[in-house]
Amino acid sequence: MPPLRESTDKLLSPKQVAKAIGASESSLKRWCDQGLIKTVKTAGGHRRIPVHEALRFVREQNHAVVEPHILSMTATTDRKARRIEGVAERLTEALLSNNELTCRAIVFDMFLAGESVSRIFDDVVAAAFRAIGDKWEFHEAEVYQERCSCQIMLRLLHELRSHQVPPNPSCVALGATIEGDQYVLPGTMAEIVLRSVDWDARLLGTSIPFDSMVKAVETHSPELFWLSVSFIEDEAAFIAGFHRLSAAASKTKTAIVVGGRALTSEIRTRLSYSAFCDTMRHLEEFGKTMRRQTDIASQKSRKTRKNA
Amino acid sequence: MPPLRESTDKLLSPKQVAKAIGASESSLKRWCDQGLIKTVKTAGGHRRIPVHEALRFVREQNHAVVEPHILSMTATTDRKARRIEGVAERLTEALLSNNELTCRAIVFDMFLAGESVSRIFDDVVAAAFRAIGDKWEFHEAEVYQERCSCQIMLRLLHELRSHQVPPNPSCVALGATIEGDQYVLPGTMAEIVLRSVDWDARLLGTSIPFDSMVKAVETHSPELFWLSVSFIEDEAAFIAGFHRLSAAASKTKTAIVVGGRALTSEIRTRLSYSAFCDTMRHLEEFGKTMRRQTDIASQKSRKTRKNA
DNA sequence: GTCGACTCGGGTAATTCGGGTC
DNA sequence: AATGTCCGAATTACCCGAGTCG
Repeated sequence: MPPLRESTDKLLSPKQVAKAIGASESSLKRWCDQGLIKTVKTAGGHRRIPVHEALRFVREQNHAVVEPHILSMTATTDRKARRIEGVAERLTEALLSNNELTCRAIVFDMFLAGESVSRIFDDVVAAAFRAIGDKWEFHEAEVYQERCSCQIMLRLLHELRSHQVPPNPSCVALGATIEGDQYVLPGTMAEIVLRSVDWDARLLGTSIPFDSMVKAVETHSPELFWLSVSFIEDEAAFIAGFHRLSAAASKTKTAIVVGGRALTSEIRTRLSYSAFCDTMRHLEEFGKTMRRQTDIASQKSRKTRKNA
Repeated sequence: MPPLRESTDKLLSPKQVAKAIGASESSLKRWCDQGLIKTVKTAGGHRRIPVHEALRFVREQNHAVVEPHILSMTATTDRKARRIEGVAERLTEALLSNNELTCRAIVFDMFLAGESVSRIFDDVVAAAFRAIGDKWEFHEAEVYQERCSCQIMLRLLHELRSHQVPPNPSCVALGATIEGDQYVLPGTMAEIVLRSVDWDARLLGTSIPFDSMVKAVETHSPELFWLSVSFIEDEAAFIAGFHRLSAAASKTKTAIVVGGRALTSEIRTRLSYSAFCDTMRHLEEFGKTMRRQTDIASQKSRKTRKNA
């Protein structure tokens, strides 16, 4: 039985998409028929295109977008804006001046231009927040500005997430930050990165006690569990808690991935995990690789079942 | 409005099914008349579609499902269901079982039915989280479930916010939670409530030191500053900090509004503020009233300027 | 029985289909 | 090879007065 294709995404007609990306209707139909754009069909045989599919096509083909609002995007159609150089600085500036629209344009421009979310996060978002942190240290930025920037970015991340292709529900990843660690952005970015490589990734939340993570792992048996560690209150407690999590994860065959600036190499030597990710790019790579392996494994088990 | 709550057969109206699969009502009627969808008829000749029929149609036609929840829930848009009773319980259940789509259905059905956001927040969202808190106390819910529920709700709140009409930029309200208070939901709900009555409300963030709030007030001179207090670490420090904030606010003629479950009446007697809000409804009322006054004031000043 | 929201049927305008051609 | 335009037939979306539902 074919899986029920569920999403809360809007459906667009070929004409709407054609207008949005500035192409003719027949080109669009051809692309649909070639499979470049996946479509669903009405009972009468008309094509309908989910927004996330249109976005995926634009990103993959590096296609221009003439009218972003049709795809519920705000962006400048200016291609200059898509270059990486200077973007982090512009984002820093826009965040500190509380200019949400500019922030949106910067992030979505890159997204539409086909930049991977991991690259956007590493080279632009993380860079901007590092810059804000530096400014704060030199008393050039206020705490409230940093917090407000986080609010803006979190809203943007949620919006980005809502435009990703709905993940394959068969491959679950759970994530969390440890008790006392309130940094929600890295965890959320990790979630989005994993979703971009077709994991059903869900951030449980911030400041979660290890024992509750253990419960979550036992309950959901995820393929993967990621831990974003931006702040460690009590090192000994952290290491002890991590071992309990590891033990639970090995029972459910859950891979553990860690990352975050609080994980010094010195601490890492005392932990055991499946992978340590310095950057979102690393996480993306690991996620991809592991998905391939689980796919192969599930194919094999299917074959075994057939033979049986 | 349609059907049937107690029947064992879940029957949907053409409108509901149309919305669920993202097609127009007339298309649905046509498909029914063509026999693609079997219908039951009421005495008056209205079409009623059993859920299993809708699902069969979706599968056979490989049609998209835009709003999956409609096909998995009975008559959510039923007038009866719009009543508050039971909704909070259903939301609690949906949150704990990590069923984001159902949560979305509950909140958005009320919103689209014209319910005020303050009512949705007071009677449904807050109630659900109280229930989750109670369950946690009795060890019937895990910490991670509560945190995960917050994640889901925060995404929903952001989506709700993005559907609000852009606020009048002339009337700025800033909000925050105090240092150590990590509860982001109440502050975010307050933001949305104020935006619903045309304030340009912006939550600066959680866990913001009073001195940074003072800076924010001095920099932006907001008409209003709200403080959501769910947790107080150090009472003396809180009261001292609040006085500093008050002093800054009086200089910029900023009204201070406080709320939150940590503000006992005993603590409140030691604070001075423009308003204390028990509920989001109170906040909405206060916001409305104050908007009227500032509108009048700005009219007067415009007149004065004209006369000058 | 009133009432507001919904649905009916049917007509019309706009879109989309597939295919052929430039 | 790829794109844009044109076509008649079919499909879909929008509209409205009268009737139905809860």
